[in-house]
Amino acid sequence: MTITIKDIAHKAGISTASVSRILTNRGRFSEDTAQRVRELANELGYFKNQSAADLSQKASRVIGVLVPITHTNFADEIIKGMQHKAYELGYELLIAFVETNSQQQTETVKSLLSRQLLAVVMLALDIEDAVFDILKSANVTLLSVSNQLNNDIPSISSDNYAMMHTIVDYLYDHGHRQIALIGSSDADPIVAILRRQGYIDALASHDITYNPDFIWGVEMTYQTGIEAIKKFGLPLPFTAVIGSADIISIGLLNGARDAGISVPNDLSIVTVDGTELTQLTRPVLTAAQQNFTKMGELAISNLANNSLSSHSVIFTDITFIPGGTVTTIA
Amino acid sequence: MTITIKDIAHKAGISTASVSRILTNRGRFSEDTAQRVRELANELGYFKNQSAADLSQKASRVIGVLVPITHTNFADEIIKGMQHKAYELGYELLIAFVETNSQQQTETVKSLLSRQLLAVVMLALDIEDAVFDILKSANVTLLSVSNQLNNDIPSISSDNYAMMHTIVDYLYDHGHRQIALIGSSDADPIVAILRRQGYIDALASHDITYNPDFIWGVEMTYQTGIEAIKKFGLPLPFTAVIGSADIISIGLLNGARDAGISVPNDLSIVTVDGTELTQLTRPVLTAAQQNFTKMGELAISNLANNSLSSHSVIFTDITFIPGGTVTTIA
DNA sequence: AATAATTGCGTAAACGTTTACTCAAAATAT
DNA sequence: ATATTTTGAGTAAACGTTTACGCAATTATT
Repeated sequence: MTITIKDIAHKAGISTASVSRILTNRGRFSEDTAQRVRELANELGYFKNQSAADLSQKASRVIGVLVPITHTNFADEIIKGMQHKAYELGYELLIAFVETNSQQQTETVKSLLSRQLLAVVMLALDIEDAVFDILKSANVTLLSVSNQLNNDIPSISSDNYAMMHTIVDYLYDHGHRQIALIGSSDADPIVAILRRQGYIDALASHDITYNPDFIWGVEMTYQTGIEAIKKFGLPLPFTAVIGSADIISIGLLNGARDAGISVPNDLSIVTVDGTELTQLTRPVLTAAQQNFTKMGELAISNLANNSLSSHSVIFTDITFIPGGTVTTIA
Repeated sequence: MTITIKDIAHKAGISTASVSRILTNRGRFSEDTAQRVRELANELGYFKNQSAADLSQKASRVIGVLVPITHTNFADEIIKGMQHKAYELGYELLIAFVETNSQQQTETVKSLLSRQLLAVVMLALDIEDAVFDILKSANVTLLSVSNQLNNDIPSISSDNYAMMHTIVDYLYDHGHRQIALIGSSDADPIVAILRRQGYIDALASHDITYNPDFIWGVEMTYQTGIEAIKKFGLPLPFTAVIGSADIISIGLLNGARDAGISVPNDLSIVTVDGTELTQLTRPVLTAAQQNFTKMGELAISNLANNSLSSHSVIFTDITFIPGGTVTTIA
């Protein structure tokens, strides 16, 4: 009992082709009939059957988005940016949350791909090989946002290497010489490698040889921050620490507090990300803020005008937020 | 150049009907041919065209989910629960983030509806009339999760009325008589009404006449918490306060801190929601924790077996987390 | 007024899958 | 050995939309 263009065509005494042309605003038709058809559509409560449309036109305006279900508090901001631009340009977003569980991940991706997609955007996702193979075999445009991947996949992210220079320089200017980096010790995600290298090179540019012990922690979790403080013990061997994600930095802050370390008097903290979370602590976190919304917008607009070559790397700007967790030392 | 079942049928020397039966595991076929077909499908890199399938079978296994884009930190948990159950039962989730902007909201909902959906689930969403009309005219099953709506729409949520009793009783048992409620003052969302009434009735059951001034704040934001403390000024006219969302409670906590009020010594706080956010503060927040994951699971399983009558109200359990923001007073 | 260009709309095929009917062959029952 | 049931698979229509093509009617050009 659903209303189709056939019903509209019948009532209007014209062909389905005309109705289709009018409703999609393509091809030729008179404004008179158009008026009538649009009214009828409204009156009858017509809803386009997008499946039929997708089937008919081989191309689609649907962009699939893979979001890690592990709580990343910035995914929302990226999605917001994408949604905004997608709406503006007439695209549709099909968002799928994926577990870390590989089995379910492949299922989800397969079902995503069974809609014909314009592209698949991966948010802050370190993709598993199995999943990557599926995506590749489906021959769909891929784009990684807020993360850089090795596999020739175009990406939109912050310049993680340069960002660490900004942070280290800032701390150096405030007198800090012993600086730790928490949450980017692992070899795997490219972002970690870039940040680590940026950190090391920035220190070197100030004639400081980095201390390998000062790079610690793999997971981007609250617990990593908490444990980092415990691990180094009192007195802390450094005067400043960089948390590689807001949630880590909050862990560092609370860990310090629990250990009787005063921030920023006894320990300075700079966080990477700069989401709203940084406003919830006391003192408010000093942050290198990533422009997540912008990333989302760029993702859609670049996909829209098809301007991504397989190796494109697009950087968005970083804003340094002074906050209250860095102090100047002698 | 996409692979269809026609290609597979041709290579296997059988009809598309057989291929379809095998791939969907419906109807009759021999295990021999099935084997061959499945291998071919793999080999050729076949992906089902879900649009064609949807068009052919009028029913679908897609459930639309409307999520408010304003950062609610518990939406993730509900989605996680839904995703989990949906995967288990073979359903697909189509998630759409909606802005508060009504114009875009209707667009988004319309495009959601143009896929044939089994149902639309609204997360913590106070739906606009215009949008509700569209949904109603589309004649699709509706379900509200974590929120109760007036319009005959089935819902899955906590028992917000009873929850306030639990909280008030707890505070009363710890000696508190002057208790404020922040963030549920407005008339609009049913949840606010229920919480307010629960709060008033719970106080009454202890022979306390509630003070209308103690119910304050509409928006579920950090700023509401911050401003609440400012509004009441020092000394605070109450010894305990209930924050109607974690983010409000963190505002209350920081607002108190900024005003030199010690929590819990000078002010006790109980928060509603109990997401991970409560772990990030010092002290850790005392919370009436809602079971969001369960809500999500119930949403899907109830839709799956079609057991929702238009007035069903399903409650999930509440867990009281003692935390560290309530103290006993004389 | 004759010719050319444009406009509005209909016809019919196509998109890829599913499924109600058939029907012959194979298996089982009598 | 015949009758009955079961099995495997093919035929063809259907789902709702889009679009290439064609043609008559209208409008513009000379």
